[in-house]
Amino acid sequence: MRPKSTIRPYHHGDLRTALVAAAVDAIEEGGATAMSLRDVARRAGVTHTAAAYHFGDKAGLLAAVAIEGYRQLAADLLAAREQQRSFLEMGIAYVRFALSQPAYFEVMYHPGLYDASDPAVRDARAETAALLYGSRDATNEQTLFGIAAWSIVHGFATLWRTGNIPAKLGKDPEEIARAVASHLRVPRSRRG
Amino acid sequence: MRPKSTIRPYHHGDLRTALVAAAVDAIEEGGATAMSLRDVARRAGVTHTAAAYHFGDKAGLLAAVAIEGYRQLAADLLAAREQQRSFLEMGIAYVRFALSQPAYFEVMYHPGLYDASDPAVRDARAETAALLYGSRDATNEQTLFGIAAWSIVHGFATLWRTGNIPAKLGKDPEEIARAVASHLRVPRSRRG
DNA sequence: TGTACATCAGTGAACGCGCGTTCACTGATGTAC
DNA sequence: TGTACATCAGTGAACGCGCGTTCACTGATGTAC
Repeated sequence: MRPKSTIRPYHHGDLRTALVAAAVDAIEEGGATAMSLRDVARRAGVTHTAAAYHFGDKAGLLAAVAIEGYRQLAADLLAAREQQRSFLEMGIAYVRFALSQPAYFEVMYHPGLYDASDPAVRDARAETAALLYGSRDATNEQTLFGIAAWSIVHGFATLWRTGNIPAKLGKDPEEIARAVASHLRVPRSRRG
Repeated sequence: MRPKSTIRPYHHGDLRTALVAAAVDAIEEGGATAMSLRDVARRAGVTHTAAAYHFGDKAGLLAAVAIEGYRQLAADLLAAREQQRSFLEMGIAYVRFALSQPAYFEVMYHPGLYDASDPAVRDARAETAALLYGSRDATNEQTLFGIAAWSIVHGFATLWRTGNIPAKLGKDPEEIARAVASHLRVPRSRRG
């Protein structure tokens, strides 16, 4: 009946997933700084020791949040690439993710909140990186262009989030992001 | 003898400044998350109530850190512009600031740590913004290019800090930043 | 110049709070025979 | 198929800790006269 997976539902069903979701809610409300294991457990309706049981400690829970964030971002980028076949639209999908999933974004790019050298974290991050700047066998020039593209959309999303984009440019971040990204010199091979 | 200023040294001399410096040290060691008023006061050699007296609360101290960060960044950018007259070198100065002053950088771009609508914060931020994308009377196109440039160096600095730049590109972030920034299409009017 | 008073810049003790950690436990699920 | 046991997935109470806040205070500096 139940699909065999590494996460075996016992009492709760799938507490691990529920705790990550609760953590995302908590971070959206109060920031990753203010998140606590006790609060997250409360949101999921279990005792805080249950949360500690699954993740060890707060850093472990945040690592799980980061992993899930990288996975969702990779899925979004892949969908954008397959649907529109345009490199620009992958960048816009990146901005959309950053602004619609601020909790994931905050944790993913906040070094020090969790152990970034954790193999599972590295794997999830590498999956996203491969989509953004190509796999290991890409030339340095290809990689540099990918990083330039990643940098510009990442930077733009951050500046938007921190209120550094002047109001006179409008209210639609995606539209402004397109105008900003158009300043990037895209090689022929990457054009849509 | 003593210059008249809004910060009047009493017992300590200039405790306010000393507390901001101590906060920067604390943030470099443990992140803005872990910083506490008590720890900062301890570092400055005063009681924690003295810190509360000057800044009200933790958010007030972090706002002071952010303001000082924006001021120092603006000074660095201005110096780069005046010395080298090259727009690219302003971008490299930005990356250099981000990587050499991680505590300021972390606080400045971490919305939610402090009250970003505080007038003093807004002023300090506007000073930096004016250098990066021009004053209020710039055309939208000029502003958009400035934001593109700011985005790419900001994004690159963040990706470097979070370990997202592959090792095969080398060890010198400034050098890689130049290669990355070269993918930006710079208008004639902004060339060095 | 002296004096009295107001204000500023801190001290130090006390408090209640939420936190993460520990530990003995229980009840549900899985497994060997 | 049944039974005994091992393991997994939690509970609930207790703890010590650092935190921010409050409050009465003190000592240094500034100011009015």
